Amino acid sequence: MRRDIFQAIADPTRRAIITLIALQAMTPNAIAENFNTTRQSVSKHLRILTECELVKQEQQGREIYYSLEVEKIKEVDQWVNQFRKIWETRFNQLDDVLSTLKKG
Amino acid sequence: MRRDIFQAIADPTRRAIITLIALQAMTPNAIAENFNTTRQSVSKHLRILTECELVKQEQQGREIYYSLEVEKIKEVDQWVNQFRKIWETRFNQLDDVLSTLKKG
DNA sequence: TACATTTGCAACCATTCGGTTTCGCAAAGT
DNA sequence: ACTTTGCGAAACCGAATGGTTGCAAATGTA
Repeated sequence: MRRDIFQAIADPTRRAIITLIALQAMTPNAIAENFNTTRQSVSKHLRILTECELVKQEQQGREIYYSLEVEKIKEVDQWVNQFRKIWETRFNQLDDVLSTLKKG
Repeated sequence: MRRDIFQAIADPTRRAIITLIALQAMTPNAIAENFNTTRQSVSKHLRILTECELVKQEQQGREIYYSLEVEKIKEVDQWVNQFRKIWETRFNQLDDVLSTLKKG
């Protein structure tokens, strides 16, 4: 069962979880309270997020705090980057057209 | 059947298609030749990509050329952006630690 | 010790997904 | 007129997905 980050962020609940724990670590119960679903369901999502290293866990007594491995999201950024060049080039071309119109 | 861009880019074949047609429009047959799959399968992927407006089509005779709507990828960039702030902040904090060590 | 809380995990289920096969239609070639 | 080519859509299939339920393990508390 190969997990990759793109599959992980495909699910809207998982994206919401990521946003939720981006700033502070939270327990599965606390996370589940923010959604219209069960703790077990959240637990499954956390497992997937952990498998692809988007999330790390820290045990404290009987509670487990989950937090975001924010650096991992850079992988998505890098993928987007190859297209950024394209849309910036097109913008520059538009810019050229506009300045040509201005001069003409 | 609600399509969103995150679900669209979750599939590796679809990401490959996106990269393939990023620079030049291609027909389904031409795209399929680049993969280990059938034209019909590619056609299904193209349908999904079109549904969420990642791809546009242009009919030329009996051929249909598909090309990337590169601006749409900005939506992913915007999602990543909320986390970019976090990892840049952490980098600055690390920077502070390093400069403090240097001074000390 | 006895009991409650927090959690992960396995089993199960309905739905969705990705792929193949088949079909029908329209455009182009002979 | 007939065949070939390029295409989308529908039917079908095995696998994966997301969710629920039930249970066991570990920790904290009376």
